[in-house]
Amino acid sequence: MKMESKPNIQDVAKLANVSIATVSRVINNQGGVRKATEDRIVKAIQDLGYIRNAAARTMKNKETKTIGVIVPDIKNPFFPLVMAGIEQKAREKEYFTILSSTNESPIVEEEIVKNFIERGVDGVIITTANENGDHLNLLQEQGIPVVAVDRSIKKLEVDSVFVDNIKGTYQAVQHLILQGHRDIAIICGPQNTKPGLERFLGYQKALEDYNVPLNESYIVQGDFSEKSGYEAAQKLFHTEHKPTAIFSSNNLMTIGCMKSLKDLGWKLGEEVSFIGFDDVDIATFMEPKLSVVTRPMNTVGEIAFQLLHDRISFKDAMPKREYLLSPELIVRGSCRLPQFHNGRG
Amino acid sequence: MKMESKPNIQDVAKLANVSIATVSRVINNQGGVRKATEDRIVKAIQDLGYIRNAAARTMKNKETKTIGVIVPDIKNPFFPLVMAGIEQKAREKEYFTILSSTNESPIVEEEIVKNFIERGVDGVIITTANENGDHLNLLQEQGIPVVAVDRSIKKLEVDSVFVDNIKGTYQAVQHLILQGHRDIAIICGPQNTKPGLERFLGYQKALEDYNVPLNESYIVQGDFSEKSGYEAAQKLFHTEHKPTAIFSSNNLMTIGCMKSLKDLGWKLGEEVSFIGFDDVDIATFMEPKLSVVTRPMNTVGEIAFQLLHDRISFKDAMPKREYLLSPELIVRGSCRLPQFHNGRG
DNA sequence: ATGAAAGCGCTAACAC
DNA sequence: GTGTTAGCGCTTTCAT
Repeated sequence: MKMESKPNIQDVAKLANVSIATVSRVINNQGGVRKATEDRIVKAIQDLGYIRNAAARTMKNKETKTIGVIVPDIKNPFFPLVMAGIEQKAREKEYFTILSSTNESPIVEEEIVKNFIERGVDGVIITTANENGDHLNLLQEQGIPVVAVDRSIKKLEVDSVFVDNIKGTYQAVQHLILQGHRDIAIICGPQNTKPGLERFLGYQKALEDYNVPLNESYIVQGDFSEKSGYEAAQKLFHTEHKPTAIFSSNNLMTIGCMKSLKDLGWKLGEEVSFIGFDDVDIATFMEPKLSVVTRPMNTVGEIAFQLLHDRISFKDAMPKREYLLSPELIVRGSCRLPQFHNGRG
Repeated sequence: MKMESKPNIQDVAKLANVSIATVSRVINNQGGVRKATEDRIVKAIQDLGYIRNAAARTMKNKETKTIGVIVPDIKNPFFPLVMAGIEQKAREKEYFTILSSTNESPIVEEEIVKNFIERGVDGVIITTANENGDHLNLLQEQGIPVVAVDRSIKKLEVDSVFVDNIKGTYQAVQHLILQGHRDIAIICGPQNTKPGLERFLGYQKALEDYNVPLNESYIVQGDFSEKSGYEAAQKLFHTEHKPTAIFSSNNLMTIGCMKSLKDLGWKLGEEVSFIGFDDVDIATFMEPKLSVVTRPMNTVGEIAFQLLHDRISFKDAMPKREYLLSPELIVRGSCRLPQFHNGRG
């Protein structure tokens, strides 16, 4: 039993007194090997502590059983949750997952893509940092299947799984309107992202449908970061007529916004109602509890992998598929009748 | 220009009218190639859209420039934060990171390890699901460097980066004692994990040093999950003499505990003081704000990679190194003078 | 400065 | 049932 370095299929073959072909057969459960032979080989594998070499197999097979996942911000809890769904399904199919975070930088994203390609990933699931998608051409050129999650990719024909942002936001804003709010502010996400834009559109549509005039000073731009949510709330607090309700376009901004309200002494649920897109840890034990629009993160991940796996398995052309999951409005205590506290009611 | 399949080094060589050896030289910046030749090759690479094949390089080089990261629960925000630190440093050194989550299952963990080995990771950073470490032998056999994070690995001699759990907890409990609390409960983590055990030890030590008797009914066992935190608080609420203060051993249990307090109507900061290990999103805009023990997650990740990289680079024996980072107690509003509300004061 | 060729560990087509 | 062998794409001596 040689001790230096890792044993390979040769070593196993030698020890079991067979050819490497036979060893390969048993390693891959291809059958057609006499029981006794197989036993000898299995024993040899055990004794040697042999482990197959993925690099070598990849060279022959042209597949790595690996999929790459690219997210813009691993610190946003949304993504680990999606990731959990992906990993779970992937493991079932014996795929492995490699995750990288771009920090919202298309440059970094392109590097990652290139690296993924070098590594021969069989497919990619991505929430891109730049929906334009020029930097993602490589993927297409290499014929690597791609699934877009949450954000679209304009220049690429890819399967995707989205959430109905417009509907989700619409329901939230509608709820506020029906409660009597008319001064409803929105903290927007970046308008060059699908979620950012669509959530704004849902807001706009709801106001329109209910003939609530759109007030420019109630529209404040954020970038999905906690910081921007904080600043947005500050800005809203200092508008001439404070809004009576706020809709926040994502979880991180919701958190920032809450911190801001607290610092400002702006009473949630009393002076200002609130609904945020995406649930947050804190939602249920704040006082009042936060109303939110939720979506099934785990399912998003599962479907994303499913779509990707289909593409990997049947390389034939297949029309592009798009899943649109429905978000759900959860009404808790943070939205109440408006108080017209700013002296206009 | 051939269109089918990916171009390889051969194709480049042909197009540039040189041998593959020369192409290899320029790809790897080894110098010793005439400028004109190099230019031709670079152009050919561009024209062909050539991308190097990691599998093939790995076969020659015996290295993948990849490190594997194994965490017990990707949904615990602690780990993405550590991960961010690892990734950042790794990218600087041109290493890639592959992340897998075990769901606290040693079985899954062993599978992952095996898979990482197949893939030839150059090193592993792990927060193991079983500190005993028998299932991690493979790593040692293969001579793959390992760095332990947060939890130790008994059977393996590995570098590690820990946080001083005892000290952190001690400070927290000490603070409560100095405020006058004597009925201090602890929601423990699993006692077979280093963080779980040490945090309990810190608690014990503080009580001892200040001559506060340890009350068995104030020690309740959790498993680091939100659910267990919730249940623990329920249990504590229903003890004969309710504790006047609670220490929670991790972030998820803190969240569960908070939900529980809310449901029970057990007034935080008034009827019961609280300090948790690890900061949580919610900490600063609850009322009162949560006091917590924090630790530098990003730094943990950075150091972990640094240690691993050293091992990978200098394969020579090197004494095992252990980093012990200091946590910090942040006192906010959730711990106050005890009220002796249960009628014993 | 450049090229020829061996070989990394494996799979699969083809022999026997 | 089992063995032989030709690559997969690359790096790296060793020639020239």
